Amino acid sequence: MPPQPIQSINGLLASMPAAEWTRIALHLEVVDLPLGKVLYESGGPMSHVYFPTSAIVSLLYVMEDGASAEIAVVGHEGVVGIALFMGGETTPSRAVVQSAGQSYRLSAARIKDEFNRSGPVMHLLLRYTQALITQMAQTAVCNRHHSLDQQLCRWLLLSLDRLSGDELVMTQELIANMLGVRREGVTEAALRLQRLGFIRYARGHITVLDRQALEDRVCECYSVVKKEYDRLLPDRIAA
Amino acid sequence: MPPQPIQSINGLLASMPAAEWTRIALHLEVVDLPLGKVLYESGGPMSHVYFPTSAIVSLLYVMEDGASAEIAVVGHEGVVGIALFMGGETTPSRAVVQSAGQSYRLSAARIKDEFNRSGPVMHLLLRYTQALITQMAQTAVCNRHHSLDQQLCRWLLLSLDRLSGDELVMTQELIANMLGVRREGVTEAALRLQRLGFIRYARGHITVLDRQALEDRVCECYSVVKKEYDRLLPDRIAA
DNA sequence: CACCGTATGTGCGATAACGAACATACACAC
DNA sequence: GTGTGTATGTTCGTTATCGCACATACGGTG
Repeated sequence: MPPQPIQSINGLLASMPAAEWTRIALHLEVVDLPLGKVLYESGGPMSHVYFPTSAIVSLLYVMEDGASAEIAVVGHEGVVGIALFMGGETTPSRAVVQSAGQSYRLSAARIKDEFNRSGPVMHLLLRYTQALITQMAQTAVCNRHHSLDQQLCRWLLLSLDRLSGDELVMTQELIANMLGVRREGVTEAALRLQRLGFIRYARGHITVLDRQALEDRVCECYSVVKKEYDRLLPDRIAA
Repeated sequence: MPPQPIQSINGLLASMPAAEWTRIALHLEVVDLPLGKVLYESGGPMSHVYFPTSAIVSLLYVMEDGASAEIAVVGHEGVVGIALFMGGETTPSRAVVQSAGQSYRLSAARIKDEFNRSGPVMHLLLRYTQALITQMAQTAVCNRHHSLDQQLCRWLLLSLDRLSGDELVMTQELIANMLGVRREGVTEAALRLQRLGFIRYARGHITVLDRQALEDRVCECYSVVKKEYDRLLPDRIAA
């Protein structure tokens, strides 16, 4: 049976039937993921998959000139390292810890073995992968059509959904790297949100004061992604 | 054994082992896909998967205000309708025929049955899905960082890789819809390419005169995607 | 050949984001 | 308390793209 404390469990692991869970649990390790830790380098080997519990991991692509853009974000609802069970072994993107915390991890061999049993675990992982695909697709759309203000709201809400509290430990510089925009642009957008009283922040700590206001301001991209996660992963621990 | 004429076969079907191919071939239908035909509506039912041979299909998201953006493009190297075997049954994106042509199709029930045998067909489809994911991710990156000129080059090259000749039947208006930009912007970018002698076009027909020049001009996004398709689908019919 | 619909070309002011330089201000170490 | 490094705020000229209006030009139909 899955362990109890809501904050310390991962939604995918929690959705596994008892038989699968007991089999898998034997091989799970708990690891601390410090801010900035690179779990996989672009095109590099992937030794484990990670099932975050309190950590958040960004998948991002780093261009030849050093500029970067976030592709998707993974928290306690998902798993980092889908290329291992999809069969590609690696991906062109990098996985970086965006918010420090803990995670379970499972060796590449174990996850492949579990996936190849073609049972409920495989189907769960595939449904999660489809949700992740939707997030990536919507990131592309949002990058094309929406303002920095709206993208910041989307990013804050997606991050908030993957955390326990209402505070993010994150500098504007890092947010700018994720969104692929200038730091000054983030400063200006964040200032607007702060003046409106929706958030409060100081030196790398952002507190969301009025989540509803952010939801009113965000583009449709956020809810498209959220609904798709809810639809595809109905059994997960509430985000 | 897979049929012969290179142009009329789909790379995924061609990569299937003989036993799988003979089983599947019985149920394949050939369909004509006219320009603009909508294979799936956002969130709508998906009755078949499509394995294009000479047609190209765009996956795009249409926003509430009617603006749109292409997420990915599928031609004779792939399959349209991955949500059927991934387990989601539907997706928030729309599938539209971008270039008229032919395609095989297989009913939803058949593809699920085949996938659930957990054999080589499943692994092939999953590797393809990972390549598609890379295309989506790179679309997000390109939308964020690259100029309209570069994106047009990327789009032309990706389309060219999925066609037999060097001519695209496509108005600038439609390209603008795919890229999620203004038609005038496409006109200006296309003019520049024409003045340089790289392409020639008139009223909905674009001929690529110097493919190498486009490759020299395109951003890295194109080759990242191309390499990933080549890596993950090595057995496919040459593009 | 004249007509008309569609495709493409052009000009213009508006805007969002950029790149760079610099100002402030907080947190922590000494 | 002072100093230092980092985070945030501000300014300004530049640029790509937008939104709109309108001009041109091709091609099929009558």
